[in-house]
Amino acid sequence: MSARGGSPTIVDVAREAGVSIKTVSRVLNHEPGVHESTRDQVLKVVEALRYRPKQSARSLAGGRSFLIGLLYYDPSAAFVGSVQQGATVRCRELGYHLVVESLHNDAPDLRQQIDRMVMALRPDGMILTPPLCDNPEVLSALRESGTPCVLMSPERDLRGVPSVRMDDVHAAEEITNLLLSLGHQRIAFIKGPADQSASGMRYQGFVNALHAHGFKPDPELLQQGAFTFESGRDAAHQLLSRRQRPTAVFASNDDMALGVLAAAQRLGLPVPGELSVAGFDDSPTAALVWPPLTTVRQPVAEMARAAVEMLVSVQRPDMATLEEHELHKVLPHELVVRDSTRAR
Amino acid sequence: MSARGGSPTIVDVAREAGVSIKTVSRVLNHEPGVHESTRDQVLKVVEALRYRPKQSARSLAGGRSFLIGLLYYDPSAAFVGSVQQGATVRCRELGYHLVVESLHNDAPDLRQQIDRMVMALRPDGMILTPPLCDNPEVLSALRESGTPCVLMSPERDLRGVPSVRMDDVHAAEEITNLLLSLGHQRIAFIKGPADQSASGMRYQGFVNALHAHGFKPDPELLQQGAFTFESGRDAAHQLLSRRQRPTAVFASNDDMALGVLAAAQRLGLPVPGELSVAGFDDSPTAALVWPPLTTVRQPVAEMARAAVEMLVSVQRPDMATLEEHELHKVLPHELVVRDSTRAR
DNA sequence: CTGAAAGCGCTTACAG
DNA sequence: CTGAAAGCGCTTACAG
Repeated sequence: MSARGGSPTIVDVAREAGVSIKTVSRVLNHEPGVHESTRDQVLKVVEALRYRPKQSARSLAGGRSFLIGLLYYDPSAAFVGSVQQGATVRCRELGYHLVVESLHNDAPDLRQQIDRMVMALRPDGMILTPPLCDNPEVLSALRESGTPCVLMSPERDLRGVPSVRMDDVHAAEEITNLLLSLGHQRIAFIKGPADQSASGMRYQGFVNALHAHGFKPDPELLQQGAFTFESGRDAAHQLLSRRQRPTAVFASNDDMALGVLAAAQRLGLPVPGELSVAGFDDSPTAALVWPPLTTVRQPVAEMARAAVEMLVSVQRPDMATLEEHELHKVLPHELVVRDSTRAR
Repeated sequence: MSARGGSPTIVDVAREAGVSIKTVSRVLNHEPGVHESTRDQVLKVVEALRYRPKQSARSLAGGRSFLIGLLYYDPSAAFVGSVQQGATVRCRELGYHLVVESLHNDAPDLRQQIDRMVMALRPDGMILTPPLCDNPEVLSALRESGTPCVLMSPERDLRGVPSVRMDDVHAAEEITNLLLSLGHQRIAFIKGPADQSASGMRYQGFVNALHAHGFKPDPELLQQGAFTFESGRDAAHQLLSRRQRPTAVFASNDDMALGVLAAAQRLGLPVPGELSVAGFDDSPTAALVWPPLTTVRQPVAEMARAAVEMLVSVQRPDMATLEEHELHKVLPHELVVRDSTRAR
């Protein structure tokens, strides 16, 4: 099949199809202006020879690597896993591949690590997950290298830098509204760590909903957490040993909500009988614990798909410049009502 | 810095250093036979120009892509996450990059998907995680393409195909020995699904330990599980409602052990007071639940590092042929004794 | 210890 | 609608 016995090249296809390599290239890249019969003939030979263009040659000649990078910090975070899943699938559909790199957010040679990856691989785009997407050093290194980026749920949107997110504020409002509509009035809130933007947004949503219903947040019912199981458990211990207990706890992520569940159970406080608990994230375990957790599903895989699409579309000259409002996507979330919440 | 204003190329470095590009190439690839002063001079210019060789050019000319592929099925599995973490880190240290691809084990176009990736990217090696590493279609596609593979914890070792694993049998023996040494005699075992090799090996270890102590497995105390939380919970419900309850449960993975914990707590059976529970995997949540779970830590990240190393060393002509016994690595595990087990 | 030449397999202008 | 030429930035033989 191939001249030298290795895998077939574009030259083999061209010879076999009786056309020039340029025409083969045109067909493979879906360029317009190829006669249909020519196209069919080329595709037939491509199929017969099982020819696939070699990425390194395309990349060297064309300046596109068909590689998209995914930079993350905490590999065990469910968020990262879902991003990766959504991104690989969409990449495959679009003929791209995903290169992953795990970076310490505070590594001394962070910039160097990024430079090495970018210079070596020349990825066509980069997806950044928190907290890396909020790290000025990461962003400037990438900007200088001219690598298009999409930020996943960044702390704040940057002018000219594409981002994808969900509406944390609104989702937290919905959860709070649910609890209020179930008749809860003493609703405790466990906040996330100050250095994560989601913390503030979710709290904001909580407060908004209370205000809309004529309530105001009770400082007694506010606890600081750290988005971890333990911090949720500890916060719940505080809240549930008050003289006047809350009837519901809104933990601003699932890990903390699971901690609340554990604390309630240790205190012999039935959920949802005596206490309603709501989380945020719809983590894999949220559906598995007892009782299954009412929470909010983040559309993470969809966000990742959207990120890949933005990166790929940016490659096309005609799409190179998106308007500022097209740059920042907000994807719809979903309230997941399970058994951990009940009318009081 | 560069002739044409883009990023510097090997030509720029050669000109600046007053040598040929071949010499620059030699220095960069750590080839022997370069005068030290020449080497230093080249490295100085490389540093000054911040030159990094372009992977696509190296790949096209040299036939090595410096890419290693990671193929996995279930992205949410903690195992995959740890493999990926270990692999990316080791790849970076060795100048490689990790490309990930998620595949359905029973996808109709599985072979095509693999072909596409291999033909396009020409990865220098591939890491396969269960169950893909036991899928004949995957293995034959990869063999035909000539891509070196390392199997992570495959069902069985294949002649000539490198693999990395831990000793499941022995680890299960150790857990069982621990329970026996704590005075437990009625030890229940929850098996994993038949289609996963770890299931059989862990059960084997359990049986071995019993036999060594003069016991034999009681069919009443054996339950079939599926390595999921729910299956563990259901199995435990069965076991714990028997007229004669077990005093200890060895769930052959952590997810099932967590299910056992949940069941015990719902039945009001204190752990470890009335029931000892042991798992297997040391999953992230194992340490977070109450009580923290006694389990076995799989050296997954280390296994992944070893896999990358085997793949990279195979690139070197002098290392191309490993002996059969060097092909199959078994890495040491670690017994993690926490609070879910107690003397009866 | 060092270098000049050829070539890897594509795409990009440029013609026609 | 199609093609011949040049070139992307490296490494591989091959010389010396």
